[in-house]
Amino acid sequence: MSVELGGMMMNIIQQIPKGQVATYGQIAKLAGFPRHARYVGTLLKNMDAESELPWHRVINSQGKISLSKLDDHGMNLQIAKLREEGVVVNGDKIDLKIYLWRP
DNA sequence: GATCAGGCTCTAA
DNA sequence: ATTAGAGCCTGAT
Repeated sequence: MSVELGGMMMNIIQQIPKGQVATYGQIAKLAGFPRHARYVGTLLKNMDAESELPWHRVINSQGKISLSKLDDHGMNLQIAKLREEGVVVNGDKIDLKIYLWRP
């Protein structure tokens, strides 16, 4: 199950368009598992650098970067990558009204 | 197995 | 706008 789940999420995350973002819950939902939001983070933490996934386009439902409390370095990297794609980041916040991915 | 902690989310105060 | 509590699920001890 978890392998399949990871595969689904990976697939979804890869579909996030450049310059847009998606929330953990949204990804879990799109993958077909509505309550696995937390697993997304856990999984990404595990995968991290060795993957080509646009993990930086994944944020929490409040439009903020949850990494901020956990990994400053990673947070800065994420913000940098997002800005590279034209996403405006205020501190650790992103305007979901504008940048949220709507499939 | 039982327990704990975690890149979450929702609702209510 | 912020904070607190409860729900849900998984991976690691």
